[in-house]
Amino acid sequence: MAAESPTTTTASTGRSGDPARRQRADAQRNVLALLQAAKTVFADSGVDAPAKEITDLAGVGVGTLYRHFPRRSDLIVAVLEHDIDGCIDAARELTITLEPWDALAVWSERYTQFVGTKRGLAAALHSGDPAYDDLPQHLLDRLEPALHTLLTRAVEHGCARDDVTARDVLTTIALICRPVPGEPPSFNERMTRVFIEGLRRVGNRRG
Amino acid sequence: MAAESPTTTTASTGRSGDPARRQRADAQRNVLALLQAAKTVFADSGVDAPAKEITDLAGVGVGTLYRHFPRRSDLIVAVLEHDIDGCIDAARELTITLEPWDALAVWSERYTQFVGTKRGLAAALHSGDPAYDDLPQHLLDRLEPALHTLLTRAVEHGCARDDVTARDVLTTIALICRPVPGEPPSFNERMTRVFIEGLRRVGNRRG
DNA sequence: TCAACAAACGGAAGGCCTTTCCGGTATGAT
DNA sequence: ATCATACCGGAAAGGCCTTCCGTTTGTTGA
Repeated sequence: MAAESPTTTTASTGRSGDPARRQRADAQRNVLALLQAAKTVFADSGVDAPAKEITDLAGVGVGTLYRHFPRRSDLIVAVLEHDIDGCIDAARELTITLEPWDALAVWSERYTQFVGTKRGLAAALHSGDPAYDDLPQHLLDRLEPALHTLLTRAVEHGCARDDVTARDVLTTIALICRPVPGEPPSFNERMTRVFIEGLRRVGNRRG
Repeated sequence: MAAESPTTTTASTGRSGDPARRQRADAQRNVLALLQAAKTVFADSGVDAPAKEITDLAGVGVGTLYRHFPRRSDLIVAVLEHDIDGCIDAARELTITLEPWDALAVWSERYTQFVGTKRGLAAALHSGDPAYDDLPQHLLDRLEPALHTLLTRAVEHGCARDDVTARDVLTTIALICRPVPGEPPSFNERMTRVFIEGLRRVGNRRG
């Protein structure tokens, strides 16, 4: 949301072909360097790594980082954009290739991997730190429609309970995917699977 | 004097196990004041409230806080001790008053309330901040036996899956119970219920 | 080509918080 | 009453985030 201020200097659209106002060449270079550096640092130290670590790697000053990405969440969103698209595409594909329940389960697994793989992302999603405020909203906005399709289909086929929304599921998986000290990532994946299992509406009408 | 039983809830300097030396009166007073203040502040601003907020309310200096409770987790543990005991007692009671599955479900609900009610506790449990490192371990150590009893019984009666441990459940509920901006606490409770439902071995398929 | 104007740079400064340290003080034993 | 010391309290140090502004650099039009 905050990343969508086209007229101002905020946001970091690396997209070419914005005729109205062109970004200066050095600015473009720096934004790119920052994104690259952030990607590396995020993978290495988590999304809550000190800002200086990123700017040092990118070879720019902190001021430059803050001008292009006023909030930490802007930077994270920009770095993750590609992966988010991947998740959305996967949902579209699974909808047409798998049975309703399986599609739902498999996509959940994929989303779990996405959240779990990005070190510290799950933590940031619910940190309460204002710097990350926009993050959950953005992810939810983009991914909710994708899951909604899968979930609705499963509900209509009677294989998933109908009192849980796509938003509920996305949020909860993000919660479960927080890394736990002393537990491997597989722990989070296992527990997510248990949660998804809890969504299932089995054949038994009784009870 | 000699009758003064182990009121050594001090948990602070008492670690060394030096019972010969008694704590000075002013120290006892301060520890008490700090606990009281912490309880208030935790409820008000969460367990990650600035230290100064607590010391101001207690009317002591920061140094005093850090001497008695070197880590934030020491303070939290001391404040929560009573509630933890309550959870343990509840498990013992439910074991003998309810059916296996119901006991498990009801206790989970209780634990959910415990974690969810303490503002910021769930967050602290998996924050990664070294200040809270001991917290999960301590809670797990104390609560795991309680849940283990309930869970084992449910598994033996064939109404819960056997590939999830008590530790798994405690950890995951703590994860799910993190407050989500924009969602009421009931959200976390609902999602925990879904998760617990995922533990169920449906159909009572024996064997 | 060159000047002039912004856009963009970079890091120093200020703010908030945690944690340590130590001179001074209150306490309790003798 | 005196003394040794456990304890107090806040100043100081260190880390990180964020803002601010003098300076540099790219771009544009003549």
